[in-house]
Amino acid sequence: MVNKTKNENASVEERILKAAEEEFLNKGFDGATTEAIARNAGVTHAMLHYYFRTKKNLFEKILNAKVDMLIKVIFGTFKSSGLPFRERITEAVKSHFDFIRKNPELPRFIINEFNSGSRRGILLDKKIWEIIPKLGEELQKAIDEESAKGVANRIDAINIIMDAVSLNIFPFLVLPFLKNIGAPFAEYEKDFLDMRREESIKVITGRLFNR
Amino acid sequence: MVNKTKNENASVEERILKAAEEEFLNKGFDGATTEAIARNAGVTHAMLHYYFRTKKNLFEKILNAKVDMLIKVIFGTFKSSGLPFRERITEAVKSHFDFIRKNPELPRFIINEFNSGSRRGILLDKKIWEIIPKLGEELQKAIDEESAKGVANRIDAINIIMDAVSLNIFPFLVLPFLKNIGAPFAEYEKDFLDMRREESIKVITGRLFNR
DNA sequence: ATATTGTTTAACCGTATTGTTAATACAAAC
DNA sequence: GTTTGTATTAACAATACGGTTAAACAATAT
Repeated sequence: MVNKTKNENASVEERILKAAEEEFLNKGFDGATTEAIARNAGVTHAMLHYYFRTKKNLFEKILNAKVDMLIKVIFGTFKSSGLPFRERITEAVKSHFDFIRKNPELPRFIINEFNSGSRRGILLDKKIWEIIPKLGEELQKAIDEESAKGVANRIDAINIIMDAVSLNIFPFLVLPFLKNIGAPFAEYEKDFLDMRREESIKVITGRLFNR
Repeated sequence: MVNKTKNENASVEERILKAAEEEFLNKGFDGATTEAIARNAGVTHAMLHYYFRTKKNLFEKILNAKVDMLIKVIFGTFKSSGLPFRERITEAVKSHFDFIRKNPELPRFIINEFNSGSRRGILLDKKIWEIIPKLGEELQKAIDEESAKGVANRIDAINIIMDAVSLNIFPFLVLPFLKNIGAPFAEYEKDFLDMRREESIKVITGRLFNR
């Protein structure tokens, strides 16, 4: 029987993790403080250390979770089942965009914590580089088939993937900047993002099929 | 006559600024320490405060300089003189990419320091939002002319600009990540970047002219 | 020469922040 | 009910960091 104490522990742990996630994603490792995390979790900051020992430890838990999300979404991206190629592409771009929309701080977080200056965030290397080539190969095969039929252009899959990711994450990277400089369309965030999602799709399909 | 003291001052100032630039660009405001900056500049950290009073002050000097660079490059981007439209676009994308290549940490720096959490980096707002619409209008006019002639597609200039910026900054954002996960082509950095530059051009021209 | 002004150093201060520890509460196990 | 292991608290320790100060030092002006 899972006893009450265990449950309460789990709940405290979760509250800390939740608070840590928000703090780290918004402020990065350096900007975050364990005190603020503890405060937002509603516990003393000694508790945080009791459960996670060090700030770095806690951070790595969050980072790992986020990288796992990333891996999952990469996996999920391209297996929209029996649709024709063009629709599969469209759906993949769309769902990738929507995923980021639900996790708008994720791109900045990942980009930041893997930058050369920080010596954190190592150790999950392998996992992710097993999967990207898999996606690449699958897409490449599809492209080759379609281009043999004269439907699609002959393009390196890796370029298509990078094009799509570039276009899809960019709006979320610049949004704070646009808001800061008072760009007009930044106020209509939803419209702006919808517009950019459409544009992503148009660019990718245009690149593959010349419209 | 500019005296020796003055020169030495300027030189110390410059050394601090140089060191600060590197530190801030690599580690961001929170990750940077005035002590490390001073050390890398070869001065005591009291000197840093003597010349720049506060960390924030010094940071804003760097940020301002970088935003000025940004403004300059935006201005310079689209006035490639008497070339035909398609070549002007190609040149603009190319030179934008090359600029970032010379300042590979710039995109991350700008994106980061304008994110919601920090209340730094205000004050240069106006400057920059005077110029982007100017570029937008100029490009829009050109697009409209060409599309009237049936040469180019009818597209919102803002989307073209964002497409280009997305595609051009992305390689520099992911490069550290790719290196970290041991992606094969990250080793051949030059080839990778050349490839992505070509792809940017192809995507943009493809979008505007259907190849 | 001396006063003046600006530069540099070394030592120090205050505070924020990470991390520890010792004591206590508390639930379950025997 | 005593023991045992875990959860929680409050107080404290250690350090890193931004910033200050006072005094030494150098350059220039008068």
